[in-house]
Amino acid sequence: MPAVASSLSARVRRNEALSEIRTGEILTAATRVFGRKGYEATRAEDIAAAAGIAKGTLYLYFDSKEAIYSATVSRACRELRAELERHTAQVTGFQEKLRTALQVRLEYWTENQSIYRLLLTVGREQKHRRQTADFLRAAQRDYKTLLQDGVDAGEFACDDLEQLAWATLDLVRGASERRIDKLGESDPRQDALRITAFVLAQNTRRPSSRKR
Amino acid sequence: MPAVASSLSARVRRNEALSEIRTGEILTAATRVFGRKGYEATRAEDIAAAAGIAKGTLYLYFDSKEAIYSATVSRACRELRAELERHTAQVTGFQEKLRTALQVRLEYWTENQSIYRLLLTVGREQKHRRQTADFLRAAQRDYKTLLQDGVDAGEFACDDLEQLAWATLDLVRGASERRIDKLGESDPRQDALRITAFVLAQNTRRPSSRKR
Amino acid sequence: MPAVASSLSARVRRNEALSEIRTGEILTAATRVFGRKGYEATRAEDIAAAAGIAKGTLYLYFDSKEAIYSATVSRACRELRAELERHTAQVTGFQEKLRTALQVRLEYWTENQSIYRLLLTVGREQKHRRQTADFLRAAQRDYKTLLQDGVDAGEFACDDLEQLAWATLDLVRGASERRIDKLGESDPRQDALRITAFVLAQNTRRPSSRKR
Amino acid sequence: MPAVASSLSARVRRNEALSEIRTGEILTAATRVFGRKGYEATRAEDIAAAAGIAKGTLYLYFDSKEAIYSATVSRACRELRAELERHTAQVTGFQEKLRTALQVRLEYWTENQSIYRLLLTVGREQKHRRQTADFLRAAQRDYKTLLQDGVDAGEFACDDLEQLAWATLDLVRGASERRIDKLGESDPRQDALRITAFVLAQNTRRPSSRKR
DNA sequence: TATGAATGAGTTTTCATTCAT
DNA sequence: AATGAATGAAAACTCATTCAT
Repeated sequence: MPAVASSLSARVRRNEALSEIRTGEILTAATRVFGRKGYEATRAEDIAAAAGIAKGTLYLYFDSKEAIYSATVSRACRELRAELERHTAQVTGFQEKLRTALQVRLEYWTENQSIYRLLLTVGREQKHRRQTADFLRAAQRDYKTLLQDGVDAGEFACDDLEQLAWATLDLVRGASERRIDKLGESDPRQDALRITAFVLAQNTRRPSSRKR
Repeated sequence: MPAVASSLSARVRRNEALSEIRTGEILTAATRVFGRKGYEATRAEDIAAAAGIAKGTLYLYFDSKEAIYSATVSRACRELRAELERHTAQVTGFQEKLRTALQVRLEYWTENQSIYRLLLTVGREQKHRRQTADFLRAAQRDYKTLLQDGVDAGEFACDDLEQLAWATLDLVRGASERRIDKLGESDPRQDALRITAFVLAQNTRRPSSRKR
Repeated sequence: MPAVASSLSARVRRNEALSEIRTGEILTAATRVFGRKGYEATRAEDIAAAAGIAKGTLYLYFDSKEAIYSATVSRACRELRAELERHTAQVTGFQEKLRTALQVRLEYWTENQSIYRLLLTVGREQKHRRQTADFLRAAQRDYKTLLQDGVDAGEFACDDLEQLAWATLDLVRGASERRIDKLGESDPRQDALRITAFVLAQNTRRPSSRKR
Repeated sequence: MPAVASSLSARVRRNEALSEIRTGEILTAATRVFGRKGYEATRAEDIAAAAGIAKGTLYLYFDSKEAIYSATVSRACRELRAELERHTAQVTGFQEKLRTALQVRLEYWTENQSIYRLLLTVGREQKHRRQTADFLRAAQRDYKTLLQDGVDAGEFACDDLEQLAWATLDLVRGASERRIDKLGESDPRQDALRITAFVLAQNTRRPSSRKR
């Protein structure tokens, strides 16, 4: 009976879709709560409440609080990456590309402070450290690639791109944290300009070459 | 009977000294454990075990786990400050002063990774955030003062010392964390030189002025 | 879909009823255990065990051991009051009313020795003293009202009803305690008669007035 | 060497005397503290502090907190008994003897509220109950003996001295507690008169006999 | 599938008792 | 004998996880 089989599989597909939606809702709630309270101080029930479901339901979608945390971090990383790619795709020119990459990340953190905290503050406890380290390394690699493109295009020179990429990341983190902790009053755009200037100041390429 | 009185007060003094030593031992143990596991994940008993005493003994010296944490942070701050003052006192010259300040801090963190974690990673959980923010602001102020001295001495110029001081702190934090997380292989000395170069590259004072 | 709505509210109602039952079971268990061991010597787990539930379950229904104690006392007071009202409603005549009030209370304590201990023995510890004092004052007021009714009806006279009411309460307490402590062998009925006689012996109204 | 032996035994005797004094100081302190806070809420250290000695010293004189409590109660009983005998010895006449006995006890409780609480409030927890019961029975026996003396002297009659003695005790307890709990404002003397009147009102001996 | 009541292991803290000085 | 620092068993309370409905 193909009809039945097909109807079954349709139902299965539909259920899978629903399940994915529910999973997403839980992760969104978890991001908010973990970001606000930290991993240990967050109770499973807090996440459930924030997601508008019952405590027990969490365990239909995840094995443990730990698993929810892991999935939350993974999704946040994927999301940020997508956001970055979406915005930097159409931009051209080294300097502009750099500024845009910085600004997008700074804006992303400004709008998603929970995710920032989740990745870079909460996640610093012993058992989540590797996940965070991986995330940082990926960000640094991005900046390094960007700088390398500048070098390849003859618009930039620096004898230690590796370190400059890390430094760039450090400045982004610092600016983001100060905004979150309300320790300054600049906006993401200003910060991006400042950090761009800072990076460009490390250019060892003789400016004279620009003359004709 | 002065002999008795003096012997009594001698005993009292000795006990007070022992008590201070014990307090210090607990704080040292607490720094290690909090630094490794974070505040929430650290059990009072872990600290006791690390200090080689029984659980109950902790409470002879501190009122609560929270109080132990607070005291641990305070002591770490005092210690770092003393270290900084001890090393920078004899150095002269803006550039050399900057490099020394950076190197001392980088070395201190390298040798006291637990304290770094305690102050800048662990302490970022909700209820300890203010303590950490205060600590960061103090560090930034130090760098700003140092830069201002350079400006006053006519050796440096920059239109936003505030932001440059923050940036310097960001770079120190980044370098320290990477060493702790084993994400690079530079040593504190190299890092200090690199960060000094970064900062000096922001100098807007015309080098030509030095001629003549 | 009214069916669903009604079924939902039915479930809610059912759960609330179950919750009330559970609360009652805990209070019953608590009365027994507090009465036997006293407040301090009773561990939360004892109450849970007596109620046939787990330690943690207590805290789904009450905020603290202290709260359980308070609720236990309140319920006991309400219960005794209801019992008294139920039995004395239909009785008429001063002497008969007095005897009935005494007997009901004596029987209640005989059948609810835990509650007696809870209210009048356990509750005498420092921090629960006020609750007990209030309870005693209420009982004394009841007896005073009863005696005043006798005076108003011209069947009794006494120049200090206040003190006589307290004395009546003292005798009831004494008789109850001796029964609980097995220090005598009278039954509540005999005790009630005896105390009634005792009180009536304080009558200062000339019996001669009854003549004619 | 008898001299040595005698000097040794003298020292032993002296030490025993000192030890007894110290024991007494501890019991005095313990009475105060137990009476104020109850058995469970009293910490060994509270007693030591009240006695002006160190915590550990308690255990040179007593085996446990429990033992201190027991000894405290025993001593209080002995003390009260001595007080009663001292005051009632010289009084003659049934009515006067009764009044004196009551007044002495009421005054004793007024001046020694801690001991009252210790014996009749604190001591009502499970494990101390027998001690309290014994104490109450002894008091009742005293009153019964006193009343029997009145009967033997032809000054009083009552068909149930046993119960009347208990009732007397109940009234004394009630009056004492109200004074301690500040629930009334009579003084011991008034209370003694009132209770005496109460008791005498139970006299079944024909008053006509008093006529000549 | 969803629920939320129930569980009990695990956490902080207290305090009677011990014991080295 | 006296001390008081140290101990660790025990208590109140929390919360991740399970499971009957």
